[in-house]
Amino acid sequence: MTDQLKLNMNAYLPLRDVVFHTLREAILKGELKPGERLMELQLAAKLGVSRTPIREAIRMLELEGLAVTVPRKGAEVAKMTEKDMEDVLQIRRALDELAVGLACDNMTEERLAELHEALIRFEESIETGDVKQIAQKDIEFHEVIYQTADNTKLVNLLNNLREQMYRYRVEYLKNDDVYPVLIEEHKKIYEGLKHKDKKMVVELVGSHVVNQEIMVKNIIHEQE
Amino acid sequence: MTDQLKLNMNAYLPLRDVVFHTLREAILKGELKPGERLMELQLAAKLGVSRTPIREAIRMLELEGLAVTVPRKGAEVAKMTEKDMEDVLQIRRALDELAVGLACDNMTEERLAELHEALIRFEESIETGDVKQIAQKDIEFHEVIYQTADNTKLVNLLNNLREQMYRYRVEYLKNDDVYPVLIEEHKKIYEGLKHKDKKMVVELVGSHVVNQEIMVKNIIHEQE
DNA sequence: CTTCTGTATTTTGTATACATTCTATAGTAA
DNA sequence: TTACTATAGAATGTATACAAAATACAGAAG
Repeated sequence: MTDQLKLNMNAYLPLRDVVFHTLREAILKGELKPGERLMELQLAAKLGVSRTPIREAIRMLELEGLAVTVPRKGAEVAKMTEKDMEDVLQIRRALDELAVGLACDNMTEERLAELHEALIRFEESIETGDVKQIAQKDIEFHEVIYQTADNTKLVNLLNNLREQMYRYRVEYLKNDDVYPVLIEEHKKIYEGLKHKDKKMVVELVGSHVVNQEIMVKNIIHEQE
Repeated sequence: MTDQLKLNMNAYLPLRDVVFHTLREAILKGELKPGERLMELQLAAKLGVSRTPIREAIRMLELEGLAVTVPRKGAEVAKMTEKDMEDVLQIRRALDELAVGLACDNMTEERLAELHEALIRFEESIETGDVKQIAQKDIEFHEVIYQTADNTKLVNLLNNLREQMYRYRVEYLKNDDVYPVLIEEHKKIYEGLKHKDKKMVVELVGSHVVNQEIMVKNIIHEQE
């Protein structure tokens, strides 16, 4: 474990939530590595809180799929095999297609403008070369689509699925060959939504996810 | 709150898990009603444990979508509006279609035999008239399909989604008009999988879920 | 009668103590 | 050497104590 863990104190949020967010970020950033044990006393000492909020935060991580616990043995950061990744991406594809289809049905002028904004900001972020920002702007583009789909549970699910592969995603955005492809895909999706061409946007999003799948698999292979 | 809550003690499982399962069942059965507060002390007294396992169980219920908590106010059983139900069923449709499509790809002779067994047992259960058993056998039929899809995360998700509408589902199975329809649909799905007709099974499952949606909506309207 | 305010009570939040289980290791016997 | 056992240490499981916040309610002021 790194010793970089630090609580982003917020007077009002219960400690369990603060701890939860802290650990979650640490896992997503890779500071806590897959398979690494999450020991309550150790974490409690490191974060300067008691075991109680740590335990509750672990319960929460568990159901997010970011931690796995064995009764009376303890918790560890969830590992993700290639098969797991495939499974997640299969689901993501189905749900992303659903989301963009719904978004297509519900699209308004305002939303479309918002989407265009997000598109521009994504392109701009690429010029900065800051991978984290690029990832963020990419997320925001898709977020607009998700919001337009008007299905809260779907949005939550998709955010959770995205989270589960964040580590690999950032890795794959470090390869700047993909930027033109991504921009092109985003543009096409935007155009498709503009013309309410449902069939087209569903296909586009499908291949968008498939592309990601290929990239992420390459990265996993490289890491081995 | 009813006073029927009782722990199904199991020497080995941590109390948090026992409490979690107990509360979950109570919610699904309707013993704990939507909007009802989940007060730690009260539950702890009723179940004869301390607040600690209760709190952890609530954290778990929360991320299953069965409870909602407001910091420093406490938790309550999640309410489900008609919109929520629509949202869930939209997702279920997409994922059920995905699952049956995958199952179609992966179908083997053994699995097919298993599915046939499940089909028969479902038909038999209908003759008993025991709604809970019918619901169970129906679940088991779909479970075979899910297993064949060979995507653990997908199975978990679908189980969770099913759980969220269990209450309404049992209600709608009390209407025995639906039995012939269900049997017919199951048979067709079985036949489709037998002949590896992917397009057909996906359509069938789609309309299967849509039928459920219509039924469940009727029930919600009746209850109001 | 309504609204505000202070207080008592209830409830959640957090820390800590104790119990139980697991794990690693050293030592013994085959 | 290998396998088994005993034991110490460490980790999790559970209960409880205390702190802080929210709530309910009574009484006062308008």
